[in-house]
Amino acid sequence: MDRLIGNKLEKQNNVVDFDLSDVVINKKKVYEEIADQIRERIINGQFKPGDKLPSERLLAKNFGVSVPTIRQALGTLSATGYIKIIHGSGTFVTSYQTSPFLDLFDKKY
Amino acid sequence: MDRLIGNKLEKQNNVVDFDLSDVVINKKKVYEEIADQIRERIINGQFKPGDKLPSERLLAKNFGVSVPTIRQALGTLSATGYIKIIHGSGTFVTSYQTSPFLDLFDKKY
Amino acid sequence: MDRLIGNKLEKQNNVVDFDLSDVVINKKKVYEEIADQIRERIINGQFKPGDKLPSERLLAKNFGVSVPTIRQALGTLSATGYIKIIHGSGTFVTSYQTSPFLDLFDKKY
Amino acid sequence: MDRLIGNKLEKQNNVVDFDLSDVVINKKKVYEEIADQIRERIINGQFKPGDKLPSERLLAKNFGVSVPTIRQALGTLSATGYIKIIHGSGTFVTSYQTSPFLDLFDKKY
DNA sequence: GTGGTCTAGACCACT
DNA sequence: GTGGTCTAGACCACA
Repeated sequence: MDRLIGNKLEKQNNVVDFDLSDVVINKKKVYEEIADQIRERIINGQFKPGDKLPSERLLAKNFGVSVPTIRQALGTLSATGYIKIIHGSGTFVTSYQTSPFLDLFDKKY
Repeated sequence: MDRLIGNKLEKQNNVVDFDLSDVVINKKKVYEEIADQIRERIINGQFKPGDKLPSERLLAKNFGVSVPTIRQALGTLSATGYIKIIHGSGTFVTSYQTSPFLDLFDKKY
Repeated sequence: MDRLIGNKLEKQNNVVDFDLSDVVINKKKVYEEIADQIRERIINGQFKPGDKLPSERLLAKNFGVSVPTIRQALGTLSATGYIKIIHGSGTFVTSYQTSPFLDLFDKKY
Repeated sequence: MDRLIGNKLEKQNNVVDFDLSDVVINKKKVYEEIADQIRERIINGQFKPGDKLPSERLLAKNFGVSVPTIRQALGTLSATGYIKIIHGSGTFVTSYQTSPFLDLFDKKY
């Protein structure tokens, strides 16, 4: 949908070798970027507790990445309690009642 | 700034480092030599636009150098627009239509 | 034992279940029909030994059935030696040399 | 080396549907099987504390599986403290001193 | 030349 | 028709 993974090709920069200390900082893995975006939509309320997320295949297509990359992103969201993955059914936004300690893991919440 | 670029690349020299004074001039760095050879094949048409290059590992093996050296060669070809490197997929020869200004960057041609 | 196999496969019937008595006889199950069609193409030579079959998803789409139905059809072809299913790679037509006893298992041919 | 993953093609068995309660039991994922084998060698002393394991690529080749599958196996061994993975260096057997509580995680030890 | 991440797409298992 | 696992092999980043 959004295709916001703009930093994909930026890694090509084999720039000069002085003072890169302030350049490297916002290097983010693709799956982290995607996890952030999905988490943000959950927090924004675009994805509400109990909602079913799009399928992994559709997410992969919309984000322009492969299925395993989506799975890695969903895996972190699952591990931090934002979503619940149910085999054969789908991926659902966790209701707050069942995971009241989200902010212990992620300060953005 | 230029010197620092030079420092970065010095690690390639696992050759003599005595009495460089009169040798250095027309000595070509290994990765430049390799970049030249690949570029030449693109210009010759041995590698055509859209073609997929051999993998970095295979190139490294065939040229008898390490993968990072190959990456440096491919990096310059990428920066000058001859090839397009796509993470997870491969390295592809750029079609001329999409990079009409090749020679603006690379003074050798 | 035979009846139990039959029970397993009944889920395919999302068709009429009234007055089956005189229909059931020459009614072919969907997955058998599909297996027949694929087998026929193997025998005709449209699919040659070593060929890779279309993916389960694509077959499902083309035959207008679900993936599990296709899997059932492929399963019988695999059991009777016509094809070899390799996880993560694909489904391949068996070469006759390696399965010389095909018709011992499948009485239809 | 040993190519002991014998159960690879066994999954093809779409056997009859009666009383599978005692059949399904020893279904094991490929990466778990491999993790078990490596762990066993560590316990046996074939791989000693401080030893460097073969590279992921070599393990993949020797076990006849893909690199990500090996990585999954090594990931569980790393999580349970048997090995330590060092980026750019290799994978090493953990010395007992640094992980004295191995058996809390795995009863086989 | 290692481990790390990603692509693309297959078959498997659950519902 | 979903999520789960796997293949095969690419480029990336560290040492």
